[in-house]
Order: sequence, then structure tokens, then C-alpha cells
Amino acid sequence: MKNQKVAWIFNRIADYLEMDGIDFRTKAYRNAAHTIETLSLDIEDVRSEGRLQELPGIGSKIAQKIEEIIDTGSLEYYENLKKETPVDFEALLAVEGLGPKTIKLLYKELGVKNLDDLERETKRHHIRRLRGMGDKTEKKILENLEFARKNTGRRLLGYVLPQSREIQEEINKLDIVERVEIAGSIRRRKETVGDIDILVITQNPDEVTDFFTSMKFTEEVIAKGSSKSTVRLKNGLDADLRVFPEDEFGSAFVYFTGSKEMNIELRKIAIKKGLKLNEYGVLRDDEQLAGKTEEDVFNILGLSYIEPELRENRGEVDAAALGKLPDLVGYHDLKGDLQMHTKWSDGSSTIKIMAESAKNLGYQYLAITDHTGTLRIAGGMGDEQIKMQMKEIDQVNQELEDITILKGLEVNIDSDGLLDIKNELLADMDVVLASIHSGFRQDREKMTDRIISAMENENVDIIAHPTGRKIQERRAYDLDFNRIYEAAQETNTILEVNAHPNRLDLSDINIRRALEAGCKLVINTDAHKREELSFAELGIATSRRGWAEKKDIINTLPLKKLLKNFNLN
DNA sequence: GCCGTTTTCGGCCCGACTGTTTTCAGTCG
Repeated sequence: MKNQKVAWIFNRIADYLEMDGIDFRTKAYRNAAHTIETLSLDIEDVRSEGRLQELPGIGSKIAQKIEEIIDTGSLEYYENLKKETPVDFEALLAVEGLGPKTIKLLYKELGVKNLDDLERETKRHHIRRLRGMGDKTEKKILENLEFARKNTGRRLLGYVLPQSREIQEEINKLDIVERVEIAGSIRRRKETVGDIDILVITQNPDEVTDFFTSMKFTEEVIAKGSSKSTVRLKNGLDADLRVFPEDEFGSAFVYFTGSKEMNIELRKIAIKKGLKLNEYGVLRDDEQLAGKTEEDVFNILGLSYIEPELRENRGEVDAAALGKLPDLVGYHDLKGDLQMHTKWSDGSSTIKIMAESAKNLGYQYLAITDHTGTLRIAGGMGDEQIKMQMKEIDQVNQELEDITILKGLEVNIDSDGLLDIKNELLADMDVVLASIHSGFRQDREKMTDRIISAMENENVDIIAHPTGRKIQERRAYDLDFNRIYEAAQETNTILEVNAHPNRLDLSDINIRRALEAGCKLVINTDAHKREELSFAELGIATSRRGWAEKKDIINTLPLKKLLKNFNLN
């Protein structure tokens, strides 16, 4: 699976080209990178089928470069660009205000290659001597440099979402604010978030902007204009505020939600129709034809409404034009949660508390799925403990009404693909999840074999966190997804969408691939205390980003149907 | 470098803000 690597190289090439002021070739490489990054197929498979040039934005030249990367692991063209300008691009670009042009200037004139060089030259006041630079630029670089060192960019959606809602509530308290919405990648529910985008309807832009730039969450003001301002928050994130009147709200909301790539597609459609789309509306010769609501904007472009989670330019615009968008699983569609832990292993709440919490969320059922034997670190249960826990579940089931606790386990798949609990005991369970917790670095075939042999055990119902990734922490292990999806269907095994904020595993792209291959999914929180049951929202969001419908997710079924259809006796 | 029910050549999304500029380039989203 070299998709990410190929996309990464193309983005770096685009950086180098942008340095030299080459506009459209830069765009071609960025387009190609986006196509490959979000591709629901393995680029190596596409290549071996000889279909690279059928992908959008990929022509003969870029196809050749993809082949070179797949065959040799590197790309000569890129290596040459690196030699020509050997700078640490990613580090320098992370400094707010520095872009490719400035980085080039700093390298040519002062030999700046990395953050240390940049700091030295700034402190010596060499930067202000350069054309277009002044003392304010130097000061800004120095401030932002510290920030770039401390913050490696994006944060997890699960942590930013509550914070953004808190800010939203605070702004909403102002009398002059008619409406305040969170837009940007948070609204699209992207798994990581770079900043917080806030959109406000008001007749008094100045007052709202003043509040925003001085509210209790704000650390410092980065930019402040009449319609747009940016602040750095105390939590280290940047937040943008944009202020609009009511009749421009819809077009502003579309524009400010993004993604940038989808916006570009929408604008192209507008141009074809002789119109212009910007944040102020859909215009014909400066006359606003639409703009009050998002629906109006999509409709006048001949599109049905596109849910924010789909707005990534991954085919949703074409689907909207054809009226073939998926009917996404809803945020209130789950009837239960099939993975959570209690004090019996590494969780911190009791079975009863978890059950009551699930009931409060409106669920009909939950499965208690504590760790088993070999996972000592997670307080894994042995046979005797499992039997004792089953008795406790029977007891709590009798005490509580309108909620059913299913008996479950999360068993460990060892390095040979074997499970750590005897089959006779597994057969007594309602729900058995199997997952990998060690030996991540085996090769692709071996990892795939391990998971498939677990699927082949008739007692295993679900493969939990199937790729083992932890966002910004640990890569997914290398799997042959075609084999996994095929085996999942043959063995009637459900793949999990683990809703834990740093897992979201399967990811949005893998969810879409799994669904295209015909698999069924379950959205589980993997909660280790009762508060974490609310992570379900993140799992649903990720599933929506993977184009999942209600029928694709087994825990949208009521209890009886769930048990009947999926043999969870 | 890619792409085409107006084009195989000539286009390629759009606007706000900042700093250093006398009219604009660079960055950001």
C-alpha cells in the first residue's frame, strides 16, 4: 500500500515547484496527490491493471512517476529537486507566515535550511535586510517559530470538538449574534483538525470581532479585519472568525466548511453555467441569485444537498449531480454499543454503571467485552473470572429494565493467529471480538493471515480495530484488504469502526472500501469509563465520511433483529 | 502537467489580510 507515500512525494514536488512560482504544474501535482491520498483502491493494484491514467488528474507523465515510485521506492525527479534546494520543508512551512516563496528567498540569500538556521538569522536581524521583509516580519517569525516547534500541527477531532462547542456557546450568548456555527474541517468531522473556523450572522460585525479577539479563550490576535479575524487560543490552536449578513450565510457556510478541493469543483460548475460562486453567493453579473441557505447554493448549481462529512471532493459532487448520494447513517441511529470495558479488566466503571449510562443514551443493548487471559497489562480475565463475570451480568440484567447486557469478550489474536480463550467458553458468549495487541511488525501476508484465521473461528463475530492504527502515534499495520474483505463476507464477520478518538479504525477511506467490497460494519466506542460512551458520535461521523448508510451498520438494528441476523446467539 | 457535449491548445477558483509596498506579493483557507 504505497498510496500515502506517492501522495506525500507529489505534495513535496508541488512545494518545490511553488517555490519557483510555477503555478499550474504545482496544481497538477497537488491534484494528483489528492486523488491518490483519498483513493479507495490500492495504487499498486490500479497500476498492475494498467488503469492509472483513468484516475482524475493523472496523465501520462505522472503515471510514469507513480510507476517509478512503486518499482524503485523513490523518484529521481524528486531527489534532484531536493538536492537543488535542500531545506526541511515541513518544518519551515509549519511556521505561520512562511510559504514556499519566502523559504526559497531565505535559503538563497541566507542559507536557511531548517528551524535552527531560521532562528539564528532572525536573531541576527539578517532577515529585515531582504527585499519585502521588515522588522515586523522578523518579529512575527520569531514568535511563530516557537509555536511551530511546540505544536506539530493537527489535533484529534475528539478533543477539539468539545472545545469548539464551548466557544460557540460563548459567542452565542451575545445579543447581537443571530447565529453562530462551527465550520471547516470540524464540521466535516475530519479525524484531525488544524484550526477552529467560526461563522457568525450579525448586523454588528465590529462588536462581534471585538468580543472574539478579547474573549477568555484568546491568547493573542494574529489578524483582525472588518470581516475576518484570526486569534491564537490559549489551548494552542488558531481560530478564525468570519462575519456575514443573513442573506449571504448559506454561501459563506459552504465556502467556510470546505473542503477547499470541493469548493474548487463547485466554482468550476458555476463557471460552466455562466455564474460565479464565492462566499457572498452565486452571482450573475454581480446579482446574487442564491446565497441565503446552503440548499439554495447547491440547487442552483444543479446539485442535491451534500452532507458536510462528504465534502472532500471524493466523488460526492458527481453523485450530487446525478442524485445518487448515499443516505448516510444518522447520529441517532445506534441502538447499542458492542465494545466496552469495565473494572473486570482495564476499565474504571462497573457493569451496572455502564449499562445505566447506555440506557440513558437511549440504547436497547450493550455488550461488556473485557480483555482476556494473555493481555495481563490490560487486566485480562482467566476462565474462572469470565464465568464469574457472566453471573454478574445475569444479575444486573435482572435488576435493570429496558436495557439488555450482552456477554462478550475482546480476545487477543496471537502472533500465530490463535486466540487466547478456549472455544467451549467462547461458544457461551453472545459477542466475541477478536483483535491484535502485539507483534505489529510482521509482514503483510502474516498480519493478514492472523486476522483471517481469527475470522475463521466460528465463535468470532467482530474484528475490533482492524488496522491497529493510533492517529499520530502508530501506523496501521500492513494488510491485504482485498483478502480481509473477502474473508469477512465468507465467514460472516463484522468489521469494527472503533470510535475511540485516537483510533477511528477503520478509517473513513477504509470504511468506504469495505462497503464497496460488501462488508458489514459495527460502530463501537471501546469505552473504558462511562463518559466515553459518547465517543459513538465520532464513530458515526467517521462512518458517514466513509459513505456508510444505516443498513451497513449492524448496531442500528433493534436487539432481536441483531441477534437473529448475525447469529450472536 | 492535465484536460476537453463550446477547445488536442489555451486555459486552469476566489477573496481577505498583512507588511512592505507607492500598486503589490505572499500567505492562508
